[in-house]
Amino acid sequence: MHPVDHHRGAGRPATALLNRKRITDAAMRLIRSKGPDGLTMAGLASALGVSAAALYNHADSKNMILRWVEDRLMQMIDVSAFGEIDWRSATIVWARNYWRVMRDNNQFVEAIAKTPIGGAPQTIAMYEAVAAGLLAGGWPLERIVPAIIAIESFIYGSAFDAQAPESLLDPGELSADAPVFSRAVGHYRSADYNVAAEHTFEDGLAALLTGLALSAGVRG
Amino acid sequence: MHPVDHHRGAGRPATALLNRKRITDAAMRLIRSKGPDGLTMAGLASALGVSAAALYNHADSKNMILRWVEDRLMQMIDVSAFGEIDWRSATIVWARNYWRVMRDNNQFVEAIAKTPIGGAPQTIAMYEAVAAGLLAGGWPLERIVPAIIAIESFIYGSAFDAQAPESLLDPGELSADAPVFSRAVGHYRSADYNVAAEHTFEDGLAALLTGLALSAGVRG
DNA sequence: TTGCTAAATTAACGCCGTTTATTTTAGGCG
DNA sequence: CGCCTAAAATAAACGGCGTTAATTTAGCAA
Repeated sequence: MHPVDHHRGAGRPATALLNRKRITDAAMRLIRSKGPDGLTMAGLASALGVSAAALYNHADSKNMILRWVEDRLMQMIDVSAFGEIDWRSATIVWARNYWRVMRDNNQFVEAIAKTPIGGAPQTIAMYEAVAAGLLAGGWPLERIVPAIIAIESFIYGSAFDAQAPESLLDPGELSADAPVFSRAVGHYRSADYNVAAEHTFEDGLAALLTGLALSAGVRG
Repeated sequence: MHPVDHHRGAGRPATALLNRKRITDAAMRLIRSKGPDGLTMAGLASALGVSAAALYNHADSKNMILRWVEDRLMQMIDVSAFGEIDWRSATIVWARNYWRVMRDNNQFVEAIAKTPIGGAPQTIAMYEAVAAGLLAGGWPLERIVPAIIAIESFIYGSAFDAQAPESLLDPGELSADAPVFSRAVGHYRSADYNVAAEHTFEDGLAALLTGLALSAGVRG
């Protein structure tokens, strides 16, 4: 009986079409399928069967939606190790989880990295858990934030590169100007990245923690 | 005698107004003064006293211009130590230079990070120098790329640590849900980090190199 | 001299995030 | 029950962005 079925005129519908969950879900689906730049307000709206302006009844901006996505990701990172084991082991467990989430969701990371930082609830909750764990482990307050920043940046850098090898370099182009490096890239490519990348990450993380603890005067 | 002085009509001028150097210089000046998002084709053109379309006679895209900027940065990183001293000392000198360039030019790094990666010539040249240095130092080929990745991730991580993200968080909002973290942020804001950050970097780098060399079976 | 190419202008295009105005509905209150 | 306000949608537009097309002018080679 409904005339053309699809075309809804102006005006509030009987039951709401949008909410935060639906928007976040659709945004993540879009990023997954179309890549980091695949999320546009128009595209998101059409995926939700809605006009773009309707989104602004629920989110102040695209950045806010990206923060919802960020929050979903952060929720996946397990911080339960803090408070159960010593700070160094707990930090390693946390960082490893963090890194895996980033590695497995690199499209999201790229999308989020382009937006100004905002403290979404789950993100802050994670920071709080880490900060409390470090404090309990004997870290001085003023060294906690720099340490977290350094670890986080290292995680992002490693996660990014863990997925980068394909885009790394076109061996044909550079073999003339960079013979050694192009051979090294060739060897790296033929190995098993997932294993190699995880090794690289673990080694680097251990080294970073040692350095940070040293300069903070903490032992562990 | 020139009528209004400023207004040049259409047509090729007697002497060219643009070249790669001028464009890159102006782009870097713009990013420095207006931040990572301050570089627009229109703004760049007007800074050069030229129409936006004129830029496309010299660069295929904005991304290409950003790669020129990246190349300038990479050019600033001194790799001459490789081949002069042992691999470990040379790597430390190189990484320290790299880190300082990143720390002192953070706007550029942010701007570049938002663009798809492209292997700019100087970037590749730097990798080649490092790879050759490590190979000469006894590193096995297949361990070179992972080592560079780990070191680079560490450099980026430490460089981000060094510069204070002033926008980090609004302490008022989060003190309820994140008491420890908000106190840590407060302490972080009020300290002197340039010195501490450099210490963190040097200590961490030394530890990282030891860890990498160990797992690669190299001595140094 | 003629023609080709390079380097500039002017004008436009399409996409993006966002805003404003309008319409319709739901829900609370007398 | 009727009214009013707030909420949730549409429609239409805006300004800014990167980029392209068409045109104009200058230098240079045959």
